[in-house]
Amino acid sequence: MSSSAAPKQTPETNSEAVPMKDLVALCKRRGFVFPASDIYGGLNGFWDFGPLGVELKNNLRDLWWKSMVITPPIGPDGEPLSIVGIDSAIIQNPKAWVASGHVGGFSDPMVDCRETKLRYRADHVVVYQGDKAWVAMMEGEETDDVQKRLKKLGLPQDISAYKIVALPDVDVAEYGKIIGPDAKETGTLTPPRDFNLMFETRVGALATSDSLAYLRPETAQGIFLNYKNVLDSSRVKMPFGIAQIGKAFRNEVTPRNFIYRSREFEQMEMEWFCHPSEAKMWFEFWIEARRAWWKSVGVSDSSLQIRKHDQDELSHYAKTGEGTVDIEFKFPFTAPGFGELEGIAHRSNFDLTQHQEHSGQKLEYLDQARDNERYMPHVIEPAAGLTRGVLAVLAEAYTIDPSRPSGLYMNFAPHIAPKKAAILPLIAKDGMPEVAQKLYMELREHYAIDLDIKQNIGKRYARQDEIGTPYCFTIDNDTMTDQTVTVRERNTMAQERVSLDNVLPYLQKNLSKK
RNA sequence: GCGGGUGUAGCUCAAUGGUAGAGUUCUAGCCUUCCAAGCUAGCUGUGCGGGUUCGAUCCCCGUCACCCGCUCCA
Repeated sequence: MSSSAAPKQTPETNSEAVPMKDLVALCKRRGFVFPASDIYGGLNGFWDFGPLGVELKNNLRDLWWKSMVITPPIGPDGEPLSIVGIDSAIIQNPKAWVASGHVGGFSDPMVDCRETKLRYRADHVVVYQGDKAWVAMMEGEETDDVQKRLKKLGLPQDISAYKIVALPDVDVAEYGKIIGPDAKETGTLTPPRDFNLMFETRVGALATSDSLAYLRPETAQGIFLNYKNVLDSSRVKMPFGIAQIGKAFRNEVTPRNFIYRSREFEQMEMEWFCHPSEAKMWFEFWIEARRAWWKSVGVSDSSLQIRKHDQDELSHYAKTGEGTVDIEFKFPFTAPGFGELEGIAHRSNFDLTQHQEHSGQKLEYLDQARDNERYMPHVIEPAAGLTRGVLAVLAEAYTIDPSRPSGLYMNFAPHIAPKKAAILPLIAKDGMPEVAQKLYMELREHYAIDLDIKQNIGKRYARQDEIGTPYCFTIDNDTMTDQTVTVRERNTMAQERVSLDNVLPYLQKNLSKK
């Protein structure tokens, strides 16, 4: 076991230095994220987005949609890819979740050890049933380690003398004989408890067993369910993608870390359908495309890493083929480690095959470009967390700067900032508010703009720093005579003068920079 | 789910078994010609529920939420 005297990690980059506590406080203070049902004491695993949080989230969402559906990437052949969008219902026929493997496969029975206070997935535990004792071990343990443990417990080390049984196959009445995987005594394991991660609900006013339904645990299935409808209605040809953004629900055992693991969250998923022989090529294509996208919204290279899943952590739909790769972000609570931001999975033809079998509908593709070959397309799925994306962007932007009055500023990339600019009359008289109002009315047709007239200029700059507004335009006495304003850049606090006519072009120029 | 910690104003924090206070924010007004300046006034609070007590924000029990560790995370 690891030593308790492990050295403390020294913060190296900005996202590591951000104390979560301060970020959460800022989010509440300025209206990015509130606890859900705050006035009732909150609800574990649920969060609300405030006025600025929803702007930020919408910006991220819209940029994803644009990069997928409106202006999809250029493919290897130099032609733009073909991707269409859908918006499917959160509740679908429950048979869909049986086919997808979520009913049954999506609950993980857990056992707790009363002695060691440790918890295990029941299906990861095996029991060595000997004459003298039954010893529980983690599945996949090396023979050496098993023998070491048996020796320690004073038991025979000849493994062939034991019958090896998976814990879920052991009768609960016999749990009293078992020594837990890390325990010294027998009978400390609790019976397996079901953790079904899908939220159940009832369709219709009368609750009967027939009316049981589920809130979707992923948006992806809505895409597979509409695969045939999309093919029949929108003239797409292989390869092509279907994209969807929406809420998903998982009854997480332990919601943690602010909005990182919540029970209601938002996903941005795209299912890319292709010929099986091209799956590997597209898998690599999308990893690169998605990494580039995160960079384009202001997530720095040093905060990101690409990590391939080990075989034993692959989900039920990705056991074969290219597997799964995560794009991970260095969150404040994982640093110096990383946490999942997006998963890119090769789902092979698992889902369509399942739905074809369960629904009885033919879902094979007739490919006229491939000499009328019939095949079940393979699927590459870039599935990003929008909610996690917001958190990553917030953490990335949080910048401590003791030299300025606010003590910090939010360094959002200008094009994702919730407010693009603020219009500030230097003082609230001498005709300045009127000029400010006029400029505000003009600019708000194009961008989310703040108009702030109250209090002294320093306080207003400080407030804009805290909400990450990249540009402040200030109307002063000179404006009244020469029709120019100062523009103050958030990160440098540097000012320059631009003419009133040039404010909109200035914003357009700076907001289109990547 | 287990163990530990925390819960007082929007925020940061004080205090007390007997009418809860400061800074800051916020609001209004004055003032103010570029970075939370100054003056005046004002709003807002003991997470929730029970118990002990003449009286509980404080003591006790429960609960909820958040944080840390474990566990989990298709």
